[in-house]
Amino acid sequence: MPEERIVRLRNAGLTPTPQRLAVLEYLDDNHAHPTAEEIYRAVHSRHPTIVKATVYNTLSALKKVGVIQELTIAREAARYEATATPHPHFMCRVCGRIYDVDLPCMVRPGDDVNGHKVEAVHTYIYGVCADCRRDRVENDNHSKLVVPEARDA
Amino acid sequence: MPEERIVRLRNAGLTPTPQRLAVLEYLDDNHAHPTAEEIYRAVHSRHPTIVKATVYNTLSALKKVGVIQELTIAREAARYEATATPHPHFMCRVCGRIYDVDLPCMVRPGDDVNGHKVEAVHTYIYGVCADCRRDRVENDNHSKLVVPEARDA
DNA sequence: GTGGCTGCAAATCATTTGCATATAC
DNA sequence: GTATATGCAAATGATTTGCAGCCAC
Repeated sequence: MPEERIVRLRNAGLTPTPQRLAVLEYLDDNHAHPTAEEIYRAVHSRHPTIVKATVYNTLSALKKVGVIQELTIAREAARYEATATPHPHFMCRVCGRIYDVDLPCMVRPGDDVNGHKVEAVHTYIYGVCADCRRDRVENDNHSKLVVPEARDA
Repeated sequence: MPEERIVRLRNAGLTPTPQRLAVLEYLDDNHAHPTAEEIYRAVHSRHPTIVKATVYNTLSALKKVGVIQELTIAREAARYEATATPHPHFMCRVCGRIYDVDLPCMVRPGDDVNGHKVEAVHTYIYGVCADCRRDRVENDNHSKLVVPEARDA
């Protein structure tokens, strides 16, 4: 329902341009936490005139009004998701995938921590995801589970 | 005590060069979570031959062996701290300072979340710090506490 | 109409890399 | 002596910006 997205943008004070609607639609449907580059490629394929700077400007505008969120879970590039209930994220150092995880937070917007006023909380968990643990066992189930080269931490 | 740092690097399997010792000493003494640029400037002033690439290589090496940690709390640049007990960080969107905060974590390395193996947890809290809240009240104590331009979230 | 977008090109800025030399042990 | 790290310069890559024309309303 495009109308719903138009309303969402209008309510946020943003002109609902086709480009912004396309980016937002993509994020509504894609829960893999894409980078700006990935968003650009996907949107560009249906909307060939769009340029990367517009994607960046759009992401920045959507973020500012709280319609999407930016994750700094990886140093190389920001990741984006349509705003939902705040939740932690897990990034696999083997395959690089990012998962939403279902865990309560100890702090919430509006709280006070050590006298500081909380407005947002981002929890990033790093490790090896369920799929990659399984693969490792399947490929080599006589040796212990050993950690290979670390991508990051 | 430089000997202690030499031992720390040796135990981690790293050659204790003067450059690495200088970077590590700076991080041991500075708890403001500096960027690579800030570390470079500080170390360069006592060690004028050091070059930024060496600071980056050093930070990367120290991180890989777990002697320091890299924070991705801000998109613009990584921040570093000497490794301590894992703890959440708070970044003030008014002054940009980063504080260590004293809160328990709900997940720890070794845990399992949704089937994923946890190796590290980074919690980043954003808002307005105690100092900046106080300043705002002092400068304008007849109006409500209003949030100005958002730097980020 | 006009102010806010988009497309385009160029700039910025953090971070990385290749390579010859210097250093740690 | 030899493997490893440093210094230097150039490359990379994400993100930003300035600006002229276009689009939404």
